[in-house]
Amino acid sequence: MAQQVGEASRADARYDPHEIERRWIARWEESGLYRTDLSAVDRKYYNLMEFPYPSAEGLHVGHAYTYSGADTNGRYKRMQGYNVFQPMGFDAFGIHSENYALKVGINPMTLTQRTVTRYRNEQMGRLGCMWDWSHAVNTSQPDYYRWTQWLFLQMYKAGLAVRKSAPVNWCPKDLTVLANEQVIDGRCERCDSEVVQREMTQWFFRITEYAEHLLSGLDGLDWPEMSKRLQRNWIGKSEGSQLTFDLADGSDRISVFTTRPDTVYGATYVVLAPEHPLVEKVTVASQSVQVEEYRKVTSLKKEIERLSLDKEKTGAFTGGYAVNPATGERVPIWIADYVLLTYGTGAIMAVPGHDERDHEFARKFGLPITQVIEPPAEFAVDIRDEAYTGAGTMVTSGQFDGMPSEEAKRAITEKLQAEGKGEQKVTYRLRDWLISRQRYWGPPIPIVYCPEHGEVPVPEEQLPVLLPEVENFRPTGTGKSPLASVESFYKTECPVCGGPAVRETDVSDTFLDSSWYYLRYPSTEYDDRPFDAERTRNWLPVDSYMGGKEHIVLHHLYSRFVTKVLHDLGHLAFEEPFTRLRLHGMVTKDGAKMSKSRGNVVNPDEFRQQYGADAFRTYLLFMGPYEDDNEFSVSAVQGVARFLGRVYSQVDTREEYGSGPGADMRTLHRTITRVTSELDALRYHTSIAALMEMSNWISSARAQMTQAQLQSALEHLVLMLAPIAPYSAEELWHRLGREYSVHLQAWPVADEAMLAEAMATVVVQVNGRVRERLTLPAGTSEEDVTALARESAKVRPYLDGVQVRKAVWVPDKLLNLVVG
RNA sequence: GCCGAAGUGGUGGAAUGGCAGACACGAUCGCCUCAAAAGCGAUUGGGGGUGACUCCGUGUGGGUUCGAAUCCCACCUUCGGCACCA
Repeated sequence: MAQQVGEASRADARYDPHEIERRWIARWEESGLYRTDLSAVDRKYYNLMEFPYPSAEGLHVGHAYTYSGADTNGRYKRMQGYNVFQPMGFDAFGIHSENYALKVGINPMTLTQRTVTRYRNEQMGRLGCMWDWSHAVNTSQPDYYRWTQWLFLQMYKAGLAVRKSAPVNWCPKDLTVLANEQVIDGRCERCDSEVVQREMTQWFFRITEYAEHLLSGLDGLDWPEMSKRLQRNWIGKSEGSQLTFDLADGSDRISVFTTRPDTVYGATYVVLAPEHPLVEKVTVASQSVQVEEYRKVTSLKKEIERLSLDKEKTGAFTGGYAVNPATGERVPIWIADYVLLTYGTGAIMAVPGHDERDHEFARKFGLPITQVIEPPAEFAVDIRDEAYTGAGTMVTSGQFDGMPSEEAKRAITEKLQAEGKGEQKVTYRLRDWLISRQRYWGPPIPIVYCPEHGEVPVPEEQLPVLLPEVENFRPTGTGKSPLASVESFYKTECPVCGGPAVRETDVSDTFLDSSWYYLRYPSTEYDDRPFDAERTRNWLPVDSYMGGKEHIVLHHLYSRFVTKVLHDLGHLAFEEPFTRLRLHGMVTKDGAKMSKSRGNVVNPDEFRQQYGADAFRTYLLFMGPYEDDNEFSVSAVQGVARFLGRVYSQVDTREEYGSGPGADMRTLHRTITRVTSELDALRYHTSIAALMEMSNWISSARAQMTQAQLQSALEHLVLMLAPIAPYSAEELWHRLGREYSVHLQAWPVADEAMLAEAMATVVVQVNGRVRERLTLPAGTSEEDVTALARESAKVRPYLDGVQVRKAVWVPDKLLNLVVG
């Protein structure tokens, strides 16, 4: 090879990304480069990322962002010698896909298949991600949802799937009920409609049974602190006491939950939630009209109105009385909507002297206010004007007078416990997971109702209960799924007696489909079990999961719950599905989340087509810290496109090396160290910056480099680029004359000896202000640096006539002379 | 109200106790071109000075330290979560 390849080749250096992508996609496919050998279990790395749901909009920039980062991580781990399994699939059941089908008027069975194909071939297949499609899942296919139904049956057998009547959230637009987690500020998570409360009989998963496990399991996880805090918040553990107030006539008792048992002597009335089952019993005839009226008004309120804080307290007196278990006094029983049926026991003891809400209510309705806690002098308040909610000394509390209130919490509970009227109690904010949906596009809940045998689970060997293809899949709004009018579906036989019976016609929540999909991926070839025991033992739990913050109290919480249950039932050896979780930020445009209504949606395909997949990926990762929200800038994409173009040009002109004795190659080794630690921390933007600096360094140092040095520098640059820009790296590796494939190469390791700097820049400060920079051989002593500093014309004026009191010395970095 | 994160050039961001603004975008000027695009090169926090230089500067005010964007306290602003949760 001679050196005559000159400037002409630079002009040709522009590359055609599409031609290159096409070529390498074919080669990768044909050589099975991304098919993981799941039987090789040494150094396994399960690299999971959230799978998309097929919808009208197609793949958006957020997906491309998630996948670029997660794929870069997978490729990097692979080059480090891990056997990386990186599957992908489709969350194809659910309201999104169904609403899309309703909009275009095509049956979701047909439409979803079409959409999935488009996603996979036209969009996802071109991003350059190393997905192992041979293990793809599609949650809407019978071979998948058969096992979603199986999961339901395991829950059922364990007593964790129950049918019960409860106040539930109903979305008037999507015409279905929703889980608590799917209601955001009183609105439907999907369509933003205001949710209303309805009393309905529905299937629930008893996630509340696992509240404590879900809470304590968080401690050992390598998850962002923020996500743990959100889950803890959501679970909402609250420690206190449950106390009993007998009805005055002794006919029944009211349980109340309180975190302030120390204030029980000040409980001057009791409040029941309007829907509380004892309301009818305690209401006297003369009050029944008012009570009924109040209950009616409450039931018509929307969730959002009940949640708003600044409205005035309302309520009604039942005419009934209970007995304060501490004082023995008769106290009136009221109902009010500031007490929620679904939290605690649905009833409270009201202590207006020491609770702001009770205080407000008592003032409005003229109920007595008693002080039972004496605040420390500096917090003294007039209890008639304002509740005192802090700690203090017990007063007007019988034998407990004089005791610090914190101590009295336990003492009073113990005393009442001895009398059978109290106990320590932990309450959680978490509610049971409502999984019924009155929609069509989901897995039918595998239950049969028999007049003789009642509720009967479908035997496992009869699964799947197939979702029938129907003409009219429109949601009905009647509180029943469209399947309720499909006779051929719901008419069946009782599995126990063979007599005529009907099927459950609701389908299950989409979040149930996705709560276990990571268990399915490694075992897709087994059609007789949801997940193979050995495969699961070898490949799970997931080593790295990349996802969005919006799923913390939805998908991530549900997945943890399902995993814990399957563990307790003996199906899994581990209790937590995702060892390491990382949350990517959101891609914004004009400072806001992209949405059709704002009209600020960036189409990923356009950018990919214009600049190529590599430039698109590299730009997404270069925008800013991966875990932060980042603003998409149309013009900034060109910056990385230029960078990649320069690397092509550098490779194509590699015959133009220097003739001198060789260059200082330390920059290469420093870059390896830098990029390695940045990629470990998912700091893609700074790794790319380091590669840009290295490329700039090659440009300026190549005139000094030998041929071998230039070749080595370029090869290392391409190797480190491989996880980020996979097509270009493959092409450049090929142009550098190296053998297929760059993605099978080992990640470079820096030569320790080359990391030590020959020269160091020592900053000389006088009183903390920089006065001089000295470039000296590394390891120059403090004495020598001090002598040089004193001689410096820039430093000397500041030392004239003053005493150096102190010198701070940081070797090879800094000398600070403190004078005066 | 409670809990948490963040505030740095015209813009995205870098630096997590030691040279503030790496790397980019944008802008200005230049080279190349008949011209443009692309590409390449230079300059680019603010004030002052012909200049070597110098002063100011990381939301605001205080503190710790030889030294603070970084640590501590208070406040302001923005964002996120929880909230009539007893």
